[in-house]
Amino acid sequence: MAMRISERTVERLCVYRRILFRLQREGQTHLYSHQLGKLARVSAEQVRRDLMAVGYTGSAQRGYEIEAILASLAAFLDVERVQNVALVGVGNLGRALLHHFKGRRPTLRIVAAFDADPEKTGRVIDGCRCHDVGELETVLREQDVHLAFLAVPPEVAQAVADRLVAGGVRGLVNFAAVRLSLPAGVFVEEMDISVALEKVAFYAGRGSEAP
Amino acid sequence: MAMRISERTVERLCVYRRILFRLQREGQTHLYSHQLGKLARVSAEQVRRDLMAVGYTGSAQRGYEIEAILASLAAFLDVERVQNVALVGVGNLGRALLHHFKGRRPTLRIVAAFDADPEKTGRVIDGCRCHDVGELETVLREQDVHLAFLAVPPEVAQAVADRLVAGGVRGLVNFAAVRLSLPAGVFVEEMDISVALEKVAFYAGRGSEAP
DNA sequence: CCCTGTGAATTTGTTCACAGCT
DNA sequence: AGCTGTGAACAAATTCACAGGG
Repeated sequence: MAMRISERTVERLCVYRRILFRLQREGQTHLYSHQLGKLARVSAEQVRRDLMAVGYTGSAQRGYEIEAILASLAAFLDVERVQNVALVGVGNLGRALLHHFKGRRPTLRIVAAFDADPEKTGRVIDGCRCHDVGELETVLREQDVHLAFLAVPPEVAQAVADRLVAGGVRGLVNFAAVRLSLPAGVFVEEMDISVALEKVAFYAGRGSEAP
Repeated sequence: MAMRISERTVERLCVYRRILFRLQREGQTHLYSHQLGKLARVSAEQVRRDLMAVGYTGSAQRGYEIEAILASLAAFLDVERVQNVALVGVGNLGRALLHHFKGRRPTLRIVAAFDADPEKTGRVIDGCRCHDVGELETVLREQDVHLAFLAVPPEVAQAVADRLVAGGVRGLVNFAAVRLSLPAGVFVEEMDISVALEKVAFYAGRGSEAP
């Protein structure tokens, strides 16, 4: 599976997958590219290109078979393999993440949380043990963790990120308001809430921009 | 100020602004494009193009003057005008947002929260009054709110979003795992945590992709 | 028909390369 | 020398437009 695939495409594929799951639960079995496009807010051509990328082919008369796309997507996105996730920073946001991932999405689950506050360490929150951040590398190794959520204050984000990488983390979602500097090969997804709001504020003013 | 400006550029400008603020607090007065680029994880050419877009011009010998860029950025991003923000959904994530924006960034502040749970309504959390979601439109009008965070369960996200728009909201940050369908002219920024993690999981596997 | 798959064209975004300045 | 500003080249992403098929 060496095909070059863009970040945007991967995002859309994840969105499609979620939509198709829902439709499947609701009993639907087939749909057309333009229908999926409408639900994902994407053009029909885009949907077709994206599905081409995962190697799935629909039929012209019945469109796409939901079960079959889901299978292709699962194979392509490698969703079967269970991947353990760590969370660093059990503040409000960290707890929101724990709560959000509790139970569901069994193949991506938060198996360990970390915080520096002794008030929090030792406890179990939403089914997840909270360790002292000092044990970071050890626990990551023990639990075979290679992914992480970083939800710590910006001042310590870089230091914690370095330790995550030292502990074997290969990809992380960064909520801290800092651009991290990490070795190539470590994938960082920025989730910058302040920037998101500023961006919305910027575009919300000006009438009808479709930027 | 009719110049077309891309979403990516606006994001980067917000990041620059934050970095420059920090440098300014630390007493630095000038920097070069490649320095800012390093801090923002962006190429020097990109920085220069972006700053060109806001109409700021540096000098070749001293580089950019931090105070002056900040002034240009403030003018361009329209940061002086105070804009009130609403929050719908006072769960874990909602509280994280309230906490995050408490006090700081005085020009973008959460002035009203909403929830359906009577346990939460009527209380003041992190300095923000929590109203019953039934009063949504009224309070938005009263408080002159045109921006919002949407942090409600996916099943109700579309309905709430429609009401936000009816109440005068022109832009929102959506944390719910649904693609919203809103009239043109309303700007939506998707903050999809599950997709972010799935994306990271996808790329974290494959060694050194720079996608 | 109305679908899918896909070359070709287009638009958008980024980097290269260098002129001009001090 | 080393910087900025920017045309030109390049790369990426998206849309157009249409062939092919039941």
